[in-house]
Amino acid sequence: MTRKPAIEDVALQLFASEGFEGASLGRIADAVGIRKPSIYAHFRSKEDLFLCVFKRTLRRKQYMLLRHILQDTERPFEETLRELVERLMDDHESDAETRFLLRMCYFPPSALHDQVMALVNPFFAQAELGLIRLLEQPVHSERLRPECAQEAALAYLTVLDGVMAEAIYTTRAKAARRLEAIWPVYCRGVLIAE
Amino acid sequence: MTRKPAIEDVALQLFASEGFEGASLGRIADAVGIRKPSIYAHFRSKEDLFLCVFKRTLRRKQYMLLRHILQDTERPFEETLRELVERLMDDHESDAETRFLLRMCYFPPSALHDQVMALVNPFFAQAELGLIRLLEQPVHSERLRPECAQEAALAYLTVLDGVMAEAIYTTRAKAARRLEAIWPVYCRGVLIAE
DNA sequence: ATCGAACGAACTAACGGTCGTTAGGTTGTA
DNA sequence: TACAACCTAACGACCGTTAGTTCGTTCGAT
Repeated sequence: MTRKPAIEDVALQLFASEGFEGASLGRIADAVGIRKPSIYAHFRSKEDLFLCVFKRTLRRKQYMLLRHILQDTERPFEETLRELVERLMDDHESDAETRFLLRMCYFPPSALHDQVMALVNPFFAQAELGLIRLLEQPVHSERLRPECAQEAALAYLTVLDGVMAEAIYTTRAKAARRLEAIWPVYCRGVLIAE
Repeated sequence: MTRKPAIEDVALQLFASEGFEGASLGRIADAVGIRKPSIYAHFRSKEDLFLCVFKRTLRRKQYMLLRHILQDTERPFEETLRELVERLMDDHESDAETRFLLRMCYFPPSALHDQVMALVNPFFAQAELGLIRLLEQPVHSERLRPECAQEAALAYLTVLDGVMAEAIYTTRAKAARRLEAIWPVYCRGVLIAE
């Protein structure tokens, strides 16, 4: 019965709340209930542990994102997109995985900056492409202002990050206020006026 | 000839690029050109050094922000607000102060979380109030959709953070793309249709 | 003569990491 | 069925390094 998954889970939590440099292997081991050298039975180094956790998290989130976006393409896209923001706000509050991912995308450990960005860039590119694919569906693009699918996708990502920013530095409740304020603005801005 | 300002400047830069835990007093001292114990002639501890730098930065940014927002209230507010985003993108690229402030608002050193937030919250509240005060000027509010100054202010802050998010994790150029995409959306969303 | 900035030396604690060993389960062979 | 061989997770002890911090002293300007 290996403690490997437990190590990854605990590392994720501590990396999310203390950062890479702030989370020591000793405290990770303590929280798992093992001794520090035992970690090296499963990971070659602290950096290796970090990258394993990071890749796993990226994989899961990518799957979740694309599934959410492309799962019901008939539904009005505003509903799908707004629900996605709300879901990410919930996730940010309840699971450390989202907090970890956001933190490390913003401020990766500086020694691993290039490696992390080489993973993150395709992730963001995929998300943007998925959004554009959704908005270019005829059902939706005929409701959008002309030639505007890519702009609407970019604008949405901006809204998403802006709301999540508030979730990071204050609370879910205040982030929800931001969403209430900007969502009608976003919709009026990208939809054809009736 | 005291090295105190130099220490603060270097600490700012290293805190901005490596984080609080990632920046050591030894490397700060090296970059200043002094020895590590000399820092203690000016600051009681690493945390004290951090808080001094943080307060100074907050003070300066607050002054800059309010000045920018309320300096020419006759000018169309879209111009003022868009220029502010562009200015912050420039600052983020060129001066470490903006990078430091953003990083530490998002992810303060966990031991100092409460102290930092007690400083940051009034800062954000002031910024929001300044924006509302601008938008409630009759010249502007008559062009806004009715009863919408506060929403327009909140939405603007969301846009701002969303654009800055891209500046943080990629580049100024990609952040500018976001601004291009969202700015017409924002304006259409808050202004009365003509 | 005084005062503060800066220093060398040194402290304790903690860091990431290595090594040789142990305990428990699985497998190979007879 | 028996038992040795093997594997692997976990461990205690410990390595060299660096962290933040303290202390007593020096040095230059007032």
